[in-house]
Amino acid sequence: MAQNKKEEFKKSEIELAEFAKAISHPARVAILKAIAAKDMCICGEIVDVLPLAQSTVSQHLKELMKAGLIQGSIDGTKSCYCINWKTFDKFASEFNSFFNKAKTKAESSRKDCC
Amino acid sequence: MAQNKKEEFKKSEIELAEFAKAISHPARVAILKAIAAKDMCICGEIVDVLPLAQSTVSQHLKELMKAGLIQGSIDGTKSCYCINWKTFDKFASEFNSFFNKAKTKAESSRKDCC
DNA sequence: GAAATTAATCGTATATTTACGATATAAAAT
DNA sequence: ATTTTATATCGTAAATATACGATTAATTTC
Repeated sequence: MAQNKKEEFKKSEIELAEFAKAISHPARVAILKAIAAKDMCICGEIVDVLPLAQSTVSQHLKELMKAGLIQGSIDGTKSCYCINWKTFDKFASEFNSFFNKAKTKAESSRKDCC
Repeated sequence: MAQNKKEEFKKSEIELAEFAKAISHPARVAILKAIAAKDMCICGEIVDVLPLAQSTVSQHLKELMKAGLIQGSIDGTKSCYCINWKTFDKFASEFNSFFNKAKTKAESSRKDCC
């Protein structure tokens, strides 16, 4: 049981879900906000503003990296992150087109059933 | 360990994360798509188009209900779902304002560090 | 070169999610 | 009234996510 069925869905559905998953934890939303606020890469400063242990923050950063939402570079002993606007934009527009498509489709045949 | 720290974040961060979580599984994206495509409430038809057991689909529908993204009504033995555009819109605009705010803030002080 | 700093990774405990079959419930059809 | 149909709920197994402390690795600073 609990076998993974995720791969049986459409690519676009999987991608949208993965993007959503990347921002489905308040810590990761907060991290993105913090990085965007200073724009340029902050590093251990993120740990200071979050109510989480350093190792936990590192784990969340790794997930954001995996999703391609942030980029990192090493500067001495410090690590430096910034938003990857390319994928950020890509997902934002995919997200919007999903919503808008759904909405216009629905509006053309609205039946107010529920 | 693994105690829940989610409540220690800002309300807006928690809400955005919860919304993202609701659509963080391809099955739920597919369900929303399916409902929106016909606009009006379909029901067991959703089970037919998904590669999941009836009970699993029911569980995903319950989550979308909990998040307020869909509404349901009972019609005989059948169950009928449709998109709740009110919360749908609310979240879409919250999502966009998050992205846009982040982006304009960043652009004003871009340093291209990574 | 030793000590301190910074951040990633490892190991691990716990919590949550995902998935299913079985069962329950309730209306419709026979 | 019984059977069928449609869907929700329960119980449960397995997978994943979350969180932390301890450790490692790599630079700086002393």
